[in-house]
Amino acid sequence: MADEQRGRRGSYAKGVVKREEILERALEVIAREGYRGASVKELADAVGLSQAGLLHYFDSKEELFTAIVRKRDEVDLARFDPIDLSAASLADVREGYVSVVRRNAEVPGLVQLYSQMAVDAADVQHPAHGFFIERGENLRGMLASVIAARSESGDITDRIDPDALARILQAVADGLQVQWMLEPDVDMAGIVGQLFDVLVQAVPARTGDDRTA
Amino acid sequence: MADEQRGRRGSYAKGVVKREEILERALEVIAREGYRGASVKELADAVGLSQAGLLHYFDSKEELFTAIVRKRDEVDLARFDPIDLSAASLADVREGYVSVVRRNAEVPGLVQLYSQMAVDAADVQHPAHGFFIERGENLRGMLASVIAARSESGDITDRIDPDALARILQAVADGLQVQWMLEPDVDMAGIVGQLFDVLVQAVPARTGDDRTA
DNA sequence: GTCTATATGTTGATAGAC
DNA sequence: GTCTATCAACATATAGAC
Repeated sequence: MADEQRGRRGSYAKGVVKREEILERALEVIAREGYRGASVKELADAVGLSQAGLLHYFDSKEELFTAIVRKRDEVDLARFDPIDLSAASLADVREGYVSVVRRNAEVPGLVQLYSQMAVDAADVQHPAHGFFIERGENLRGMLASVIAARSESGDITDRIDPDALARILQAVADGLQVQWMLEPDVDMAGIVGQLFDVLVQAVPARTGDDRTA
Repeated sequence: MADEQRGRRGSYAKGVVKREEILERALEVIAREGYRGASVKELADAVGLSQAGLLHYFDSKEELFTAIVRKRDEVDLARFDPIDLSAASLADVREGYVSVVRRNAEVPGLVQLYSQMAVDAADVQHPAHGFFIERGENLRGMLASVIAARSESGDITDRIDPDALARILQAVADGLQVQWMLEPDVDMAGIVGQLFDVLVQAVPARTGDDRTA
């Protein structure tokens, strides 16, 4: 795990620290100013380095952006770290799912970066290929484990197997992002909330309004 | 409508015909050999023209690829032309939806092209921006109109409004494509079929096996 | 209408000074 | 570790011959 996060060079001490700083800064900038297939130079300017200076820490442009996406996930996951999945209620899962989507609507640039990278990473040669596969597996694994447990107790529809259900929840979130990039008025969180309530037969009391605005 | 399909130059007679020929040929090649952000030259070679010769028919690379995506839709829609939407049963809609997804699994290159373009077209400046907005509206309009009619008669869940439901069906299809590009084993048609059956409360007799393989 | 040739621009990557 | 300078490798778009 740690190995994958190191570049060829910045493997020790200060190098690693600086690297992380760069990635954090890059995420801020992209979140704020958007990402449209930015060049290394553009990003370098944004984080306060020359193009060569930035590439000192990464082997290539693709590796650089792969590291950024990785870092994004790392940051996002840290927010959910405290949650114990095995003890999570369905309402917890619902709230987690919806809140992630809601939060995405606040960082257009990151949504754009993610969508772009996800498509590019379809190429087996792309450095982020393996990452996106693993990421999907982890994401769906979290969903499916909770779903499967509740499914046995009859809380959840048994007309879709947990794996397919997890794929659907992932797909809806991803697909709505594309619709939302095209039309920012789309209420992603509200829609995924509705879907969750229908797929999960037992309707829990709504904890609040899902909508962003 | 016709205007949008004409380039600056090839506006008349033979030019238009040749243009359409180019687009059809491009679709074949992309469907067969894939698309990875291909350059104009690559496509030109594939369709048997020089780069300049190809750009003779289109104002720019972006316009060219926008025309290709447009053409793809045109071809696809023609296959469903005979269907009268106002008379369509729920089973018809289900079958149409599932079969489109099933067919996509046979043309990886086109899926890749579509996904890539959809992300790029998020940019308001992109020539395909308006096209993708319209396309989404049309697609969801078809779904929503049938759904709304059935919803009143109680065939469909009323816990999701027709618009949201249509967005969900669109999003799942798009999102699954990304998963499928990453992992070609994903059974897109099977999954969307299951989803449809759950969202539409009255389970129609399955007309057959949705799976591709 | 199609080609060859080329203008013009950008990119990612590297070499080498400091 | 970071910069400046430079490179080769494309890309798209256009000019002009045929």
